[in-house]
Amino acid sequence: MEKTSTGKHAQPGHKDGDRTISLIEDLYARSKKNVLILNPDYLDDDKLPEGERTEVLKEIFNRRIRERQLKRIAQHLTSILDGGQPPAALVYGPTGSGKTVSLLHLLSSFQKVCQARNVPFRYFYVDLTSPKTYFGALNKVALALDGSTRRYRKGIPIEYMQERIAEAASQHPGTLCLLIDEADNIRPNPDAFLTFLGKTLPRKTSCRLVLIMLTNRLDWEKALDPRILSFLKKTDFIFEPYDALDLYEILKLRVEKALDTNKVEEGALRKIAAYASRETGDARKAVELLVKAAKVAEDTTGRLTQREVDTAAETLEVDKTEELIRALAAQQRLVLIACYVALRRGRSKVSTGQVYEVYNELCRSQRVKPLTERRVSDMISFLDLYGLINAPMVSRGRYGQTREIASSLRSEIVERLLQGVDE
DNA sequence: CATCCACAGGAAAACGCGGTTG
DNA sequence: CAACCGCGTTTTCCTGTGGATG
Repeated sequence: MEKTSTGKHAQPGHKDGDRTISLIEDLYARSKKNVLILNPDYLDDDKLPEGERTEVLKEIFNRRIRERQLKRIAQHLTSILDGGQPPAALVYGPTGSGKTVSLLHLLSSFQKVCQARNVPFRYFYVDLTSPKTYFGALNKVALALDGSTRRYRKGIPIEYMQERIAEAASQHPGTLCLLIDEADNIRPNPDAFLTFLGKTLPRKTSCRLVLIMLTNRLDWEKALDPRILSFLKKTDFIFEPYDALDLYEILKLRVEKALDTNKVEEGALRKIAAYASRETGDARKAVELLVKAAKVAEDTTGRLTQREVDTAAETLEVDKTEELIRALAAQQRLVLIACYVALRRGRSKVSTGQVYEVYNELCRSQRVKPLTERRVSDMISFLDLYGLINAPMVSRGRYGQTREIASSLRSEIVERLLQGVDE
């Protein structure tokens, strides 16, 4: 076997088959030229090794993002250094506002400070994003505390679990901090879990316990038993969503780490930040958009400009609506299809009655029991609400009042929606 | 001005379905 | 196992609506 993939360009017209070889070389060279993502790991938090991750975090916080919140929480914790015990903390903030990240960063820094001053302090992270039951939550806590990976089997009495947790907690001298992510995620009886953490556990264990709970629901504490609130004696912290400036900084850092910086225009970043802050202020969403835009750029010009951002935002939009459509109930989708079939046949506007006729036909051809016009009319207003159609009410005087249903989707989506539907 | 179209949308009854009880 | 219940969905029935039309 001869090695053909040298770094140099193959000279054309060398041997038979060189055409193909040079074609491949050519394509390869071109894709090399457009390469923009140098280090994809930095665009995906899960893929980053632990050490790198904390490095990145440090840099983020060095840029004075979330400084106010960090300061407040740090202040809240300082009494630990004097051997005090701060009350439980409740941290509110929407998804992607950096609650978890900030707290992890802060606690690890705090731990270092404690180490330097010989104050015994440890923290544990309990992630309740997935599990839901009281038992599952206890399990997570137990796992975090005793460090092993084994799951406690089901069927073990809950008292035993509590016993184990208390035991493990007692192993740690000094202050023990539990960081509970998505603390509102316990389904049947969140009260029991919190009662245990806030009331039972501190009594059973020798160490001082500090609870920090994260949630994205502002009304969470209203759903709680007031008695729990009283013995938690909690302090509130609020993380408001990132604004465009914060997002811009975060994005810039990512770009420096992951992309070829001189192929990225500043305006593009500003645009992404603006998009994301207008939508939700979710940093993850912003990075997601950045990744998408970078990929678009790689496939086309190799530069990341505002245009690439726009197309990326567009495709993201399309993905979102298609996902929405896929998630619709069967009947709702039928009505939606009926709307667009009717629109295709008739003019740019159709009435409820027309849609209902088409819908009936569709039902007959698909052997589905049709619903009443009343119901369909409700669904039309539902679809309107979700922006899948445009259906304002108009009065046509003598000819009654109806909804004037018009399209509000891109033709490509409609095309895909109507695939497999005849006429 | 009254009329009347072609629906909207409220209210209540009926249905369907999983879960519980005697 | 039937009877019953709770709850969301669907049907039935109904009243209301705004302006072109006669």
